[in-house]
Amino acid sequence: MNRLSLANQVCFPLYALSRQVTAHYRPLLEQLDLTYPQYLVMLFLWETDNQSVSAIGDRLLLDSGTLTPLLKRLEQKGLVSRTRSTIDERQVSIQLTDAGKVLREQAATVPEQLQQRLQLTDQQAVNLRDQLVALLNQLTNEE
Amino acid sequence: MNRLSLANQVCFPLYALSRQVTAHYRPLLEQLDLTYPQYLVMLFLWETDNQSVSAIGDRLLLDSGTLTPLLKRLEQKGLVSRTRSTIDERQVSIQLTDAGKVLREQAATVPEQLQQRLQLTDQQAVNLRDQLVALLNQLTNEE
DNA sequence: GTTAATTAAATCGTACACAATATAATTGCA
DNA sequence: TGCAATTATATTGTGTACGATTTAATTAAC
Repeated sequence: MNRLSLANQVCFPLYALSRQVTAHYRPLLEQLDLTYPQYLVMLFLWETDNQSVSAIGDRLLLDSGTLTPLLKRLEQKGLVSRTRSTIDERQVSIQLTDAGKVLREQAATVPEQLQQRLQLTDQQAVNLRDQLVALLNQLTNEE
Repeated sequence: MNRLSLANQVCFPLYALSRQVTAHYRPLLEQLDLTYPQYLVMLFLWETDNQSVSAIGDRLLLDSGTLTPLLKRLEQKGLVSRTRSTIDERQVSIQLTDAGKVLREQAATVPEQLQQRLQLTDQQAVNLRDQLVALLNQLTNEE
């Protein structure tokens, strides 16, 4: 077996599938005026509002170089506010605005719309997710 | 179950894992002076040299907006040459240079080094790959 | 055989990613 | 207390991604 063959890589289908899934989100998220990474930040904030930039980064595995400009764009859209924490002025606290909270309702149907587009059964989706999460945990917890 | 919860998404672990795997490639590819997408293009060319930009794009699911600048960087590194096809002057033919062919030998150990870093058995790697490929085919062949 | 439609790359603009560095605030310790 | 190390975010530079448009070449229809 040729290990350098594109067909024999794990990395390539992972990379390509990730982009294809993002592409399937695009038309759905366009209606919310969100990009896919912005949507992930909103998902996190809808769960746990009032987080620091680094707390968001820890969860999404993104650094300030990515998040700072992204959060500024969400701020410009009026979905979040960014305020320096008074307890620790190094931290910037990200909070949902009313508009940001309202958007959650518009986003409520996105997951099932996507699952339909991907043609996955609940069981398939859960299986794949668990496998990916396990591998992800393995990679991020090892050091 | 809350379908908008980050933990219940398939998309997020897919996106995060893809970036984490790329991060694990980075130190290995640094020694070849390649980025991860550049490495994928080289993998394709090592298999089938002398391809048009769109043929590369069809395989990697990337468009000319991504590939044109990437290929120009590979050209600057002396790994490929870009020449207008004489048969059809709309096409640009990408060919490995001698240096590009030689690089293949240096890259030969990358796949197993990566598999070690990911701590995957052969069986796990093959299983995951097949699952991802199946889903990828489903998404790209449906239209 | 000319023109309209199509195709292949390139270009432009916006938005990530991420390494490296800078800046400012906080903590820890001698 | 005073200052060195650490921490949190911001900034800069490079390299993807990708939609939209442009340009040039080819094909198709008449």
